[in-house]
Formats: sequence, C-alpha cells, structure tokens
Amino acid sequence: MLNHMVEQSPRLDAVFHALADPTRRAMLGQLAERELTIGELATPFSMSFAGASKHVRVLENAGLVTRTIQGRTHLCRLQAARLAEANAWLRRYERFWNEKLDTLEALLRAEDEAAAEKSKTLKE
Amino acid sequence: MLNHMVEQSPRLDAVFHALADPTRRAMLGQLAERELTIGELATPFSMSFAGASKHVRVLENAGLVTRTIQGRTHLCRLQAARLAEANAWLRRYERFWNEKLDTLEALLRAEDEAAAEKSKTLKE
DNA sequence: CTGATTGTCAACCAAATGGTTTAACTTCTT
DNA sequence: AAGAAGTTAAACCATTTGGTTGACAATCAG
Repeated sequence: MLNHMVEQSPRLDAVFHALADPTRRAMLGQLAERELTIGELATPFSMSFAGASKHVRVLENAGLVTRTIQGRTHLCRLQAARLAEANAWLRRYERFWNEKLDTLEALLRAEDEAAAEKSKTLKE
Repeated sequence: MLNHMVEQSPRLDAVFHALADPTRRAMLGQLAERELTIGELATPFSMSFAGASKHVRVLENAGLVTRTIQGRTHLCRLQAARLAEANAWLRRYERFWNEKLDTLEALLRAEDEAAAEKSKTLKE
C-alpha cells in the first residue's frame, strides 16, 4: 500500500534531483559505457572543468557515481543501485499505468476498506 | 545502447524535478488512493493553501496530475503516464543493477565514509 | 445580502542551483 | 627545476525553489 504519511527519504530526494538535470542524465549515459575522468565528462558539453566537477559532485552525493583518484585524474564510475531504488519507488505506481491490474486493485481496495471498518468497530 | 548525445528532454526534467521533493511525492501517494482537493492535499502537511497550490502546479506542469474544477474546489487526479516514462528511462540502466550485486556493497561502503564525514551537519 | 469556504495571484524572503572565472594544489613530463 | 595537465576551492552572479503573507475572486450557505 502507498504511504499515507509524509515520505521522508533524503536518498530519493538526492537521486531524483540529480536526474532532473539533462547534463547529469547525459553524464550517466556516458558512464554507462565506460569509466570517465572529470575532463572527459566535461568536454562533450563544452563546459568548464569546474562546472563538470560540480555535476559529478551532485551525482556522487546521490550515490549514482563513485570516484577513484588515480594520480591527478579522477575516474568516475556509474553506481546503479540508487537507480534501482528510484525504479522501485516508481513501480509502486505501476498499476496506474497498467490497465490489466485494475480489477485486482479494486478487489484489494475493497479488502482494505473491510479491514479498516473491522478495526474501527473493534476500537469502539 | 544508451545515448551518446546530450539528453534533451524537458519532460523528464520536469518529472524528475517534481519527484525530487518529499512533499510532492507524498501528495502523489495520497492521490494514488483517491482524488483530492487542494485543501485536502494541504492539510496533512500543515501547509498553507498557497503552498500546496504551488506544489500541485509543479506536479501539473510535469504531467503527473490533472485538475478538474468543480465549483470552488479543484479536484486533483493522479496521471501516471509520465511516471511510466520516467520508469522507462530508468530501465535502460537495468542491466547495471541486475548484473552486479556487489555494486550495492561498494555503494554502502562509500556511503559510510561519506556519512562519517557529514555526521556533524546531518545531526540537527 | 452577508459571510464563510476554496483557491489563485503577487510580493517577498532565504536558500539552493547551474554556471562562470580566477587562483591554488597535485601530479606528471621534460 | 620548470612547466604543463587535471582537478578543486572560492567568490560571484542570475535564476529558481519552497515557503510565507495579504489581497482578491469566485462559490456556496444562511
């Protein structure tokens, strides 16, 4: 069941925020093929090293990228676990875009309401 | 294969940005159960009507919510198609979290180090 | 008509974002 | 030792964000 309370998840905040920028999504796309340095990540976007560095920092804070310092270069590597978490969150809404499950959903909701009413009478 | 070009998708920008806020994610959770008015969306968060109205606007701009004006009340309904789009984007990376299970382990290790460094600021 | 309810709009605020530039620090090369 | 290369840090800037308040418009109830 979807959460009634305020959803408190700084991790999801950071992941979705990181994904909300097209440059960062493109960087992840690049990193899906091979590990890249900050400079290699910067050049395709005609962006300063410092700018790219900031984006990588955001991806790192979201847990989407890890960094290995090799001499003076910083090798960045994709970490997909957090993408899986975001995917898991989204899939909770899958029934809303999958019509096949509509009847099952209605059935489960009826059961939930019955259970809620039962607990209410027990409380009185 | 994942895209080499700069990913240009204002829709994904808007969807991921909308999902990056915990209040908005919670609002979607509420709307997954039934349609709600602006006021009904505002009260659980002890937030002003205007504040909730702004969040709903963001969700609307992202295509995640549609609104039906009934008299003086605005009924909001979840629209899941854009969530499906975001899900589709994430699934392009599915092989990265299916192939390697130790990715999570590496991530947790990196996270522990980051947490140790940030524990001061995280403690309110 | 008189109020109360529902919601938007505009103005404002502090904080964060995405970007730059300049300076500095390492590390590698010669 | 000198200099080039890779990266970060700091300062700065314009814009956006998430939130508030107060005024206003529309609708409903008496």
